[in-house]
Amino acid sequence: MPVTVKQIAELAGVSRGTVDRALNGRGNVRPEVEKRILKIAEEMGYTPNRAGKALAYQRKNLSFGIAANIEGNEFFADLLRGAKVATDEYSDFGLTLKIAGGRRYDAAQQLRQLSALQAAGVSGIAVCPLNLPEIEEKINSLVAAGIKVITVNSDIENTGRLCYVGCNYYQSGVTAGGMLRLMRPQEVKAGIVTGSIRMLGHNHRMKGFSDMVKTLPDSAVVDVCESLDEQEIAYEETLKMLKSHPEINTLYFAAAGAVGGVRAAVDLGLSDLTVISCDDTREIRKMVRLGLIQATVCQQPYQQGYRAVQILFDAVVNNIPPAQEFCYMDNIIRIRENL
Amino acid sequence: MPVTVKQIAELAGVSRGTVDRALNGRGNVRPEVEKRILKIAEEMGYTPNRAGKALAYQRKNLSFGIAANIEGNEFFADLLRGAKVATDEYSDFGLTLKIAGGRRYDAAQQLRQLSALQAAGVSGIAVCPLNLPEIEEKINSLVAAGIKVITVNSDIENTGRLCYVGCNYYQSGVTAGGMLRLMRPQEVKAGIVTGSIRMLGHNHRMKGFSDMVKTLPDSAVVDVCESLDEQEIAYEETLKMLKSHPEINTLYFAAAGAVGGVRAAVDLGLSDLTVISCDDTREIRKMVRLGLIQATVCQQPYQQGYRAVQILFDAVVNNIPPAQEFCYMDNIIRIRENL
DNA sequence: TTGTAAGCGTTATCAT
DNA sequence: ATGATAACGCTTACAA
Repeated sequence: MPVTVKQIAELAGVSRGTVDRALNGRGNVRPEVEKRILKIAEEMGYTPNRAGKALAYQRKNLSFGIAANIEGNEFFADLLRGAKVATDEYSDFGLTLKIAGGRRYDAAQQLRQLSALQAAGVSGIAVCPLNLPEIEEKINSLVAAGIKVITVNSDIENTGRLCYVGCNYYQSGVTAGGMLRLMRPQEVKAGIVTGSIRMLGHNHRMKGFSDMVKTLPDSAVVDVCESLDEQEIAYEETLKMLKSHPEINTLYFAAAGAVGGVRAAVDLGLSDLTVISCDDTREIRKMVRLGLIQATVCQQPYQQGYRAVQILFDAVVNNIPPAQEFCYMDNIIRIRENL
Repeated sequence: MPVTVKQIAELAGVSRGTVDRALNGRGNVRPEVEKRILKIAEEMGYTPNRAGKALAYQRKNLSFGIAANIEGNEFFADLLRGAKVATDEYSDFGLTLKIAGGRRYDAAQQLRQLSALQAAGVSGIAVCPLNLPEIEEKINSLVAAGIKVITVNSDIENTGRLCYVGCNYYQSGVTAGGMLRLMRPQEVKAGIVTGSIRMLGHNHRMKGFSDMVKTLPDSAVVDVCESLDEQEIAYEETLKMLKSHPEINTLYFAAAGAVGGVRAAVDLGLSDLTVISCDDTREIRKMVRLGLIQATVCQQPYQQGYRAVQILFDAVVNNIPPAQEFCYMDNIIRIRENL
């Protein structure tokens, strides 16, 4: 029952080729003819048939790229799984995924990754960008070259990236604070262990958490320290913080570092401590089961990868831009019972 | 790069038609030829191309049916939305969805719905079954007629249904109990408002919740009452329960009824009451925002509908049975901050 | 500028 | 039992 190019061609009294050119703005169509075709398509509610498109796409070499520091990172492994599943769902278009992943945060490396993807001829890129001017510039040059770019998990401003897919960091922090409201409704003295104060997302989480703590009676965030996403540093810094603030009764981990940080609390023999963390890596799940962490707020990495590929596909193949500029994941609360 | 029927045909020295017959067990192929073809397909890792299949399927009249008491039910409206979105994603196969929905729980009506779907020629049905022998029998007759059937949101035993898609009720109850563990770690005196003690799912939720409460010191479930999913009845029954058990400090709603039940608590002027409910209808969300409900455990109705159609599609079109017999949704905890 | 025809992979029909 | 062929909807190289 749906309308086809063939039907439009008959109604417009032209060939299928002309209709295709008109509908896809490929040029070489007399303006008045084009107008007529577009009008008919509009009126009849034409939408291209996915299968026909897929079959025709097989002769192209459609591929997307993903650039992130994947190696040895449980979070990105999940994100990648999601991206791969979505890619498989488009395998009838011949879509493939090229992965450019390193280990460290390193601007030069990320620039190389992006260049490599471009050289490989990808039509879309999902990147977890470092927030630096040279990356900004690079992304803009990719966009100028006709590549659709989206950011995942971390965003960067002033670029032509189509949208951001990832955590709503502020709400993540507010949600952690909300659990605190229910578990310890007053006299919260919180210590925060963040990843790096140079990471925007971590800061937004802290802001959300602090804003929430401020609403509780007799409560305050008493100190903040950085783990730099290293468990050993987290251990040392948390130990220092807990020692100098014996009034702390709550720990919030706004990034990686809970493994080391909780060990510090255990070594100090602190028992009446409320601990809230982010994400659900294997180590975190283990500590939730042990009761060392009461709740963890998760950002659905699998879904992030999955949605990223879906959005790129719609943009590249169907020419449909993302519905919103910020595609936020649900912040999922996990406790021992629904881990 | 993927293998096609054409390639297999060439390698086997037969025509594409023969390969198709062999691969799909349509008969009329010499056994030795069939064996050879299957072996080649196996070795080369043949998987049918989705787009080709879709195009060919357009000439059939593929449709699925959904039978549930949808009218005026917010939960099923969400489920239906998910089912429709999934159906749209298969629109290139010409897939359509036929909805058979009534308003009341009524065996005769459900039997009529199922017969109507069968008469309409659907190849798959997702049903939210009443747990009755006549429904059991009807489902088995549908399965015998070659229709793939799955249950959603509620299950029924001793049938040829492919799988169940829906809430893990026991874990839902345990999760509600888990929130309680964090919010009120001891001296819990809980009253439960269930829907109907004849509903299996509600009972499993109660069991999960009770099992959890039993692990808390000095705690117990002191009473249970039924709302029959009617807010007015919920109000009356909850009022009665709270009056006769002034020690109750916790309410758990294992089904619909929170709107009426919470009103009863408010009318009695009870303030130090911990309230946990299920699902997130508009009314529930409102009460969570007002602080009248501390947490609600949700079963993702949209996802249930979406997955149901996906599973039916895989079974009917790709002949791939569901991965597990029980496709459980994640039990999502929602509090004011992540609603 | 426009039309024609082939091709993508699978399935169904009709010959043989 | 098997093969040939057309059909599904879209894209594109090439011819007009």
